[in-house]
Amino acid sequence: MELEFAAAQLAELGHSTRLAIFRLLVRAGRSGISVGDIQSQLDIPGSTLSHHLSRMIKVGLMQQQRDGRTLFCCLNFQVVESLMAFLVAECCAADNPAVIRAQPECKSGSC
Amino acid sequence: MELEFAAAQLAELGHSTRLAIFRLLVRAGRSGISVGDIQSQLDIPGSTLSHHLSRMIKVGLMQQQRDGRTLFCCLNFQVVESLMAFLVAECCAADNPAVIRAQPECKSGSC
DNA sequence: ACTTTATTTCTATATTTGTCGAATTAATTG
DNA sequence: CAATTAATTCGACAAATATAGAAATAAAGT
Repeated sequence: MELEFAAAQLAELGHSTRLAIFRLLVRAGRSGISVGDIQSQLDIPGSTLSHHLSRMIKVGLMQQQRDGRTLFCCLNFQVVESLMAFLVAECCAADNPAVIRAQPECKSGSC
Repeated sequence: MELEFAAAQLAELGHSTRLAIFRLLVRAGRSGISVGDIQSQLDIPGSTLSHHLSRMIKVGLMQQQRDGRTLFCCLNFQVVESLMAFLVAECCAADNPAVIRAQPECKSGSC
């Protein structure tokens, strides 16, 4: 079931607007960034942004914390790290049968 | 425009069936794995599998090479590596303002 | 209380996606 | 060349997604 979870999180990153949000969140660090700041940086309607944020929250990638009128968005760094760890461990680990290395070409017999 | 490209690739990984395919491809290494082998391991209809494969090919994650009657699928390792590099460089690089480290909790002021 | 600012929820709509049976194409074998 | 095996393309449909205006909620300032 962990694969399903990872897939759900990757799907959220797999949208240009949300990946842009993700990037802003990473750069904002643990102090977070307000919804308004994200909106002004990405220049999209609030309702659209809200929709994307709620999706990212739903899969645990980030969370929100209100401070007065403004809502701060903060990446769940440990969740992101788990996702990266999954990709590396399940898929790209150096001790896996097939290590991902830059390979100019597959061997002639196959690809 | 690189973000759009990365998002498109992540979107393809963001589906449980395709992530399972991706995992098989990584483990198959550069010798690849046949469509039939993928199908029998995942136990899904051929047309469904074919649909997912074509999507992954479309964004450059993998390619196919025919050998007689069987088609071998091979991950484009350099493409995958580029994607990982993008995630690390643009989003999670250790020299970025915010490094991704396992953080038990955000500081009290925000999240 | 009213207004402003910040953001969400509601609602509608267009588009994309996922699924899979049936028909088709490709290659090998008898 | 008919039959078999391998895989794709076609076609149809249900479900999920993306977008965004309008209305609602939340908090603060006047």
